[in-house]
Amino acid sequence: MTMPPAANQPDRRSRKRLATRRTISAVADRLFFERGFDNVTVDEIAAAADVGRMTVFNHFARKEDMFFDRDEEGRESLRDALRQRDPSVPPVEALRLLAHQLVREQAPYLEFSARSESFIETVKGSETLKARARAIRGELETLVAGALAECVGRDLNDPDAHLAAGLLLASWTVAFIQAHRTFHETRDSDKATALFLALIDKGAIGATAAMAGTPYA
Amino acid sequence: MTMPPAANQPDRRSRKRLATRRTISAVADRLFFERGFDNVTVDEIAAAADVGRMTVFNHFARKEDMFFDRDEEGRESLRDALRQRDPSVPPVEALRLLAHQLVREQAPYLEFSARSESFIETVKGSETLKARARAIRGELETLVAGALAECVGRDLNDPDAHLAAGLLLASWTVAFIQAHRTFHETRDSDKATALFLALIDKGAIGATAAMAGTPYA
DNA sequence: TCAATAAATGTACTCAGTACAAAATTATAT
DNA sequence: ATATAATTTTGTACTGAGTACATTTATTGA
Repeated sequence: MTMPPAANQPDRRSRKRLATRRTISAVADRLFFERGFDNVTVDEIAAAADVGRMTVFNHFARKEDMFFDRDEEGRESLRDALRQRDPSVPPVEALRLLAHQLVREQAPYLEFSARSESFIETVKGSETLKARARAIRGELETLVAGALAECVGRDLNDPDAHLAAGLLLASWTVAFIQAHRTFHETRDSDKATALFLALIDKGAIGATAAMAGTPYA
Repeated sequence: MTMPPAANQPDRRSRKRLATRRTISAVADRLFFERGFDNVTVDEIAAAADVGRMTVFNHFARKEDMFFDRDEEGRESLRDALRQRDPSVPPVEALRLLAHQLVREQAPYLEFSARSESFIETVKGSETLKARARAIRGELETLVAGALAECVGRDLNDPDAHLAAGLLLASWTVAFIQAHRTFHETRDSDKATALFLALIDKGAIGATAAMAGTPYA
C-alpha cells in the first residue's frame, strides 16, 4: 500500500497546482458533455470548481484547452513512430503501421464506442471546438512534415515532406470522421474499425504513390 | 459613355446596399493590409467607412468576412469543373486540369506576385484569419466530396468520395502554401508556379492511386 | 520565524458578436 | 402625391472570452 507523500515534501505546491488543474478540467468536461461547449461559460466553470475565474485562465489559456487536453499524447506517438522506426520501413509505411497499432491498443478516441461518441458529438455541436480541432490538425501536420524531413535528412521546408504530411493527415482525418460517423449510424464498432483501417490503407497507398521517387516512400 | 441607371429605377435600394457593402469592404481591406487584421477594430472600420457599427455586422456576419470575400468564386470553379467535365476524364483528373487552368488564367491568389504576397502575409499575421482559412478549406472539402459523389451517382456520405476530397484539398493547400513561400523567399514567380503545378500533379497521382478501383479515378 | 517565490484571486478593461427596437430610406398602391 | 409597407441603417444595451496588472495567500528554503 502506497502512502501519500509527506505533506512537507518540497513539491506540495506542484501537487496542489496539478490538483486544481485536474479539478477544473473534470468539472468543465462534465458541464461540456451535459450542456454543450458553447452553453457553458467560464464563470460557471470557475464557480462549479470553486476557484476564481482568473485561476481557470491561469491553467488553461483557452476555454477549448479544457476540452482538448490529450493532444500532446498524439504528438508523441507520431514523433516516436518516425524516430524509432526500423530504417528499412519507409516513413509513410511507419505511420500506416502506427495507425493500426493505435487502433489495436484502443488509443483514446480510436475505440469506436459510446464513450468516444459523446466526445465527437460534443465537438460537432460547437463551432469553437471544431475550429480548435482544425488548428490541432494543422499543428500535427507541421509536426509530421518536420519529422518526415528529419527522418530522411532533408530541410524542414522540403515541399515533398509537407505534401506527404498533408496527404497523411487528410487520410487520418477522413478515416477518423467517417469511422465515427459509421459507428454513430450503425452502432457497429467492428464495422467502424474496419472502415477506419481501410481508409488509412487507401490513404497510405495514395501517399506512397505521390511520394514515388522521394525518400519518404 | 455609359449613363448611370435612372435614379428612380426600382432597385436603387439594392444598388445603395451594394455600394455601402463595397465601401465597408474596401475601407476594411485597406486598414487590414496597413496595420494587420487583429490591430483593426470593427469600430474603427465603421468610423472610417462612415457608417454605424451595426451596419458593418449587417453586411458581414464576421469580421473575417470582410477579408475573405471571394471564396464563392472558388466554390463555383470547383462545382463547374466537376459538372461540366468530359465524362471520359475521371473526376480526380478533372480537378487536376482545373488547377492548371486557374494558374494559366492567373486566378485570384494563384498569381504569385507582390499583390497576393501581401494577402498571404496578412493571413499569416493573424490567428483569426488562419482559423477562417482552415474553416473555408473544410467547406470546400465537403463541397468537393459531395460533387464527386454526385458525379458518379453515389451517396453523399460515400467514404471514398470524402477520402478523395481530403487528399485533393490537402494537395491544393500544400501546393498553395509552398508556392507562396517559395515566391516570398526567391521572388521568382516562375519557380513558384512550377512548384505549385508539380505538387498538384504529385497529389493527383496520389489521389488516383488511392482511388484505384473506384469510379473517382 | 523571515524572506523569497509562486499560485490564486480581484478589478477593470478590450473587443467581437447578438438582441431588440427605433429611425431613416425606398418602394408600392391607391 | 400620399399613405403605407418593406427594407436598410442605426443606437442602445448586453454577453462572454480573453488580457493587464495589482494584490493576496500559500509554500518553500534559510
